[in-house]
Amino acid sequence: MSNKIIVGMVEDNKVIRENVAKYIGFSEDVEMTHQAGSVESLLEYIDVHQDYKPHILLLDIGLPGMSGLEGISIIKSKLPDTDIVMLTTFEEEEKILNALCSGASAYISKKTSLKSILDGIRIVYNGGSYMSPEIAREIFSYLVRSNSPQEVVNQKSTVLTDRQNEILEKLVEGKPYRKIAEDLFISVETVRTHIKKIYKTLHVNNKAEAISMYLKGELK
Amino acid sequence: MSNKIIVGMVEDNKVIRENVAKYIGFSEDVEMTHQAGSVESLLEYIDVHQDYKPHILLLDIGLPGMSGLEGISIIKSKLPDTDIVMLTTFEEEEKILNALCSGASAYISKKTSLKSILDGIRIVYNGGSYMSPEIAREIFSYLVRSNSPQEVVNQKSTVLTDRQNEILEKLVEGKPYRKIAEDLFISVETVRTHIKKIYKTLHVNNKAEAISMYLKGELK
DNA sequence: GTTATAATCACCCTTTAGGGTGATACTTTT
DNA sequence: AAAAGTATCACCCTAAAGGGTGATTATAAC
Repeated sequence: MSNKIIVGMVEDNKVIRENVAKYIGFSEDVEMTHQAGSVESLLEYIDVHQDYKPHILLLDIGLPGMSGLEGISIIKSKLPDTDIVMLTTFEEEEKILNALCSGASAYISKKTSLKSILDGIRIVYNGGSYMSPEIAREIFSYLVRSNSPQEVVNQKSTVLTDRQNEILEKLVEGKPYRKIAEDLFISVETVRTHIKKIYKTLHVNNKAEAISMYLKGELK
Repeated sequence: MSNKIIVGMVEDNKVIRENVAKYIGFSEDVEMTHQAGSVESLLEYIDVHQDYKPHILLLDIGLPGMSGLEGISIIKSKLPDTDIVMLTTFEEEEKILNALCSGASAYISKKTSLKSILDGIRIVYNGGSYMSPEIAREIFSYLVRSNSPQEVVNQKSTVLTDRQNEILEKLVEGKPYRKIAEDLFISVETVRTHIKKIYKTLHVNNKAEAISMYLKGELK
């Protein structure tokens, strides 16, 4: 019954570290067993203590030396069963998305209350994921930008001209040059000319790569 | 000073509707001015009351007649300044993503407490977005799947075979059949055979469409 | 033990795509 | 007025892609 949730923490800021540790100490179901000031020192600790397998690892994103972000995959390889919860004051979406893609299970802003950190830990331990509302906002804006098929996208490309984008969109739809030409009331040759320029601008050599760039949202 | 947050609600379940309305009634900064049981009746109400412009509209996803999801874009066109907060008991990710892409600002599970609904309203009103943790979990799993370039993707497609996926991935990378054949140590003819089957399975006729399906995450 | 599916390969053919070069007309910028 | 950029079109050529049919082998399912 009384199996506590074992939590580790990597955070260079001593004040935050001690506050979080102290707060967690008040709870009955969560226990902080080890704290490190850097990814490097955590890895060292893992090597020495082969039996160290925390359920959850709180990981700061902005660490001296190896950043928490860079550390995720390495830590994950050493502690495959440990869920990583990122802690951060920087809520830039690039970093968040990287963390998500690297396998972090949660993302909690240090700006939120200590209680929400504890809540996040419990949720992750029970198989869930947690996002503080501030983070949710970032994810939202990302999703709306990259995942909207039609109208929502009103931000035109800065690299391609309007006409080029128009043609690229039809390329993505799988239309052959002939059909694109018909749609736009221009000659197939002109379509070809546009596409050649698109490829040069995007530094690609074929449809597939152009489509990938387009759909991966690498064009803004 | 005392400008209340005006909230509307579309929800067919009378019990939920009344409970939420009652709870919101207790708060000082939020006011529920109108409730509808369907998107249709809301649209009717909007037509009659041209000055009806709630700050926030709580919208159920599972409505009789037009679903909340289908209603988002229509409502958005009538009430462009209103932020839509989806309410739902079904937390399927497809629906969530559709809502996000259609312009909903928040997504709150009805399973969560009434207080969290109120919290969500306040957050959205202040320009943020809100996601309840249950929803966050779904978004996470989606992001990890669709946005991870390498290893993280371990869940294989159910529609395509492993080999077919392997080939499709190389197609997405823009490799010609010849190169794919070399990579996999098989003949170009075999590559062609695989691709023909992929197209049949996906009901597409060319690379572009297949790549689009792949990158849009329509394959699971 | 037959049926079904997946993976492999081959040959037929047509359509589509891509790379190079060059030209005209219009607009914007300098 | 000259330069730069965009959109339009043409002709050269080769490479790549796509559709159809048919076949072999191994493995999995019934």
